[in-house]
Amino acid sequence: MEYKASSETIFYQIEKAIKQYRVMAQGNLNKLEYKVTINQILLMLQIDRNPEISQVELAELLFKDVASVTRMIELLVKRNFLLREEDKKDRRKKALKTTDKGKRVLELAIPIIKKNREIAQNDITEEEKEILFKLLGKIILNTSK
Amino acid sequence: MEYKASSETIFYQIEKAIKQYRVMAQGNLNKLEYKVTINQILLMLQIDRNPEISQVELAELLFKDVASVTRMIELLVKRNFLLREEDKKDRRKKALKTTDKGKRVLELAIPIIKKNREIAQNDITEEEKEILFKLLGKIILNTSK
DNA sequence: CAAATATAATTGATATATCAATTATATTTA
DNA sequence: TAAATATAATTGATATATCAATTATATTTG
Repeated sequence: MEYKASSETIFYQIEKAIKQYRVMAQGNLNKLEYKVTINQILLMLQIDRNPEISQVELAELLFKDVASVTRMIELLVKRNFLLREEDKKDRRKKALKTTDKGKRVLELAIPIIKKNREIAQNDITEEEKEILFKLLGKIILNTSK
Repeated sequence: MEYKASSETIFYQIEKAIKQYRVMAQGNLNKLEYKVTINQILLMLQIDRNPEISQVELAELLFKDVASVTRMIELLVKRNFLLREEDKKDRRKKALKTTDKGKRVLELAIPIIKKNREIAQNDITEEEKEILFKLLGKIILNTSK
């Protein structure tokens, strides 16, 4: 069966780009005194900005399963980065809050994440970013539902 | 601390595109009578085309850890999709082969994967694909090493 | 050649991904 | 309002991701 080599497809290229980006980004984050992952930071960031957010919404924002979010939060609570309590208004939900320790690690991590993005976008013009965004948007549209 | 919303970055867009693509692709593959994942198919495909390939090379090609590859192969051997024997020339290596059952599922899966790619690339011109490829190439370059 | 170093694969530990089932609470409908 | 349905979160099972350590074999170096 004739079949285009994976490595020539845009999907392979996307996978490669995102994989390398993750490795680079995590590598830089590892220089922190706290052992945290990029995804943990992104999770805490959402909670810190919007403590009203539900775990279902967090899962959607981070492209994760709600089960994964539950377990990620569990770990972060254990390590005292987050607080989790019952939501007074809707008792199916949990009220999430970043602790002082959580806020501290966010303060340290945010500049690193910004830097990572800058590194990865080096010599890509604003116009090119827009094009890239739009083309990816087409894929998103094509693959939705 | 001022901080660009994740959802506006190209990295978020890349993550979203690849995530949706995976979900769509896996959904279509699930229509097969065999319960296999896209990654299992891509792994078997590499082995089928090049039985000389090592697990280290497989890991690189699929952007995975060698430990993951070991375990993926283990499962595929158990399910009789692959054969794994000692390599005669280099006894540190394993000789991998697709079984008839493995070849059968590949035959069925390949057209689906081709179709998935077509769906995702709908209304993206060849020129646009090239641009996308090149821009992602820049990110790959920026994040390498 | 023997010792040191490198390579291929496996294994262990822990976290995350995925899917299905379950529990608790809210909301809608008959 | 009681019953049916929907929603939020958790839990269980299994696979994969990641990092470190280990085993076996090859290759290089003194």
